[in-house]
Amino acid sequence: MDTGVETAGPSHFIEEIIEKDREQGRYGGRVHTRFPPEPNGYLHIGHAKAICLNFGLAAQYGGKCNLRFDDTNPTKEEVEYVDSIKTDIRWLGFDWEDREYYASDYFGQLYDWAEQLIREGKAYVDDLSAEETREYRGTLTEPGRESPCRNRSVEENLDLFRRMKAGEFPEGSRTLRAKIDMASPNLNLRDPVMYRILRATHHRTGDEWAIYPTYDWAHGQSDSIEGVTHSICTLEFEDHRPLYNWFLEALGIHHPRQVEFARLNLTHTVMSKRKLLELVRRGIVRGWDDPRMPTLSGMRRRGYTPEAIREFAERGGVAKRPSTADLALLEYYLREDLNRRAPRRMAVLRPLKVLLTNVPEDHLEEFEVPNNPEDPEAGTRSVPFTRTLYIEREDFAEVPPPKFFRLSPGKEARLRAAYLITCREVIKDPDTGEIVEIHCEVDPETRGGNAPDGRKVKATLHWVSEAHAIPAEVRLYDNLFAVEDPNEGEDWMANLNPSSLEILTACRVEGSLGEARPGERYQFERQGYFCMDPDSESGRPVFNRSVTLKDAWAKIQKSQK
RNA sequence: UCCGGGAUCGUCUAAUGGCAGGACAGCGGCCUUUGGAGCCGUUAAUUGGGGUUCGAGUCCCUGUCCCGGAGCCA
Repeated sequence: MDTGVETAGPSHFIEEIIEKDREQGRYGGRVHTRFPPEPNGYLHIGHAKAICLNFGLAAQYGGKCNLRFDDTNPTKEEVEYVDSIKTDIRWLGFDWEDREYYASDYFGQLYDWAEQLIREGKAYVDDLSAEETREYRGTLTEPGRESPCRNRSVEENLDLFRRMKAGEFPEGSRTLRAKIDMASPNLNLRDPVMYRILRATHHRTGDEWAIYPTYDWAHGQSDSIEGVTHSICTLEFEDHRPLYNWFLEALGIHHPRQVEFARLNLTHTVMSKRKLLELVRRGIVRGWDDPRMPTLSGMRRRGYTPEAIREFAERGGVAKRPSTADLALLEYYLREDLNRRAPRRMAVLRPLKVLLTNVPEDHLEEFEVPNNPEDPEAGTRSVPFTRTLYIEREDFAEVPPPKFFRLSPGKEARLRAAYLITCREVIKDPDTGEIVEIHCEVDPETRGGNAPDGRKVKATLHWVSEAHAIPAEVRLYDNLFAVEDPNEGEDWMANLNPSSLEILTACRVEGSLGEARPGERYQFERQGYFCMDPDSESGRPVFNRSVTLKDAWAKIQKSQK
């Protein structure tokens, strides 16, 4: 079958399956996928992979991808989640056009099909309680037993089912079950529940329904209604595939192919919605969009770009082997992206005052500094230079450790894009002994940062002019969990990293950052990439550290310990 | 224990009977007005045993280990 779509050949097993289907003319060569989130929580980096896969496959084969909310459980679902999910998918860069669907759109059709199965003797109303149902189901190693209700007449089943729908019975008192095989080694086939009675207000259908379809009964039929060809889901649904197929065959309707792949896990974080919800509810993080969260909204606030996330999701490959990607890989893609496009700025996080003794009190000089050495198109900006500056406290050492080549007494270092300076004096607080200020001498021959005699100065320090700098708050983030796999051990909460957030309130940032807007990303030279937070107020910006720069000095210090 | 999956450098992933390759991480070096970036080099793997074959990560047999499954959750 030639639909005019060219590909470079399959790059993973799902593409292989799709291409084989197309060659055989299955589904008329069509590829139609869907992303089916349940609106019961925020999307996270794991979902990003499913989103990229489903939308990506559709685009690649000239097909479509639907957004379908799997909203069959009104007790857990909320519009807040619907809205956040749509925002996040759009932000990631995908478009479902007018195909925004809800499983709840199909409640009527699903109900009619259920009656059809009842009429054909393939479904029955069961009076067993939840607990009895469990007992009758048997165990992993022993077959189940048939419910006493299993052989009711079609008429009785129809009557009971209609009365379930009419709301005549209390919640949990009856279910509709498919009549399959109580002895099946696959527990999903031991007469799975299709409908349960739930007295809850649904976010879309309100109180119209007293019964709600289960996932198994709703999902495949929804796929079928939408003309989906390849229903891609995660590994835990592998055991459900026979049931997915059973319903579709029993109904004799369009039959999509379910394909399972391994979900993506990340080190140093948790991915289950339940655990993320608990972090939010217990106030361990500030909310779903806390920059330490692996949610897309958290990552967005942290400063992650959609491009970096897509790269991470797509270049990781698609397989069935459960895997956990190293957080370092995600960070690599962010740095790779931001290095190319983030404007550079100077920001002093922990200021140390520097007095330039041979610079006049009223001296003001401007330097043109490139916005991005990687990108000449990014232009330059003007940076003011005066007698009193701030440098980073850690760029000065009264007693330099081995291999430290920054500023120390009698040593020379370069102020980025400005002058070479030599430290002449260290001023300390007489009571505490703390260094409060250092006095340095500028070599006036080195304007721009180069010595006419060609002497080499290894260290280049970032700095800001005291009179021009803006006070700022900077939030430094570290891994939410101290260990690679927080799920190890009996208490995952015990693995939390107690210092995952450090708030710096005395920062001084370059004056040009006064024009920054929330959501904008910058590289603070020599430190990392930062994103302006919505908490910012005029005159007092707040920046989140997205990721550090690679830090060779930190590595040296670590190896010296 | 029953059913369904899975196992390749530390991590992720290629190789579809024909040189086990790439990326990240690590290590070493070059370069550098960001100890950044870039460039170069390098360490490192086929779950065990048996078989088929000129040739096996790939096919067969057998063992081991790991993941998922007993919601009226999805």
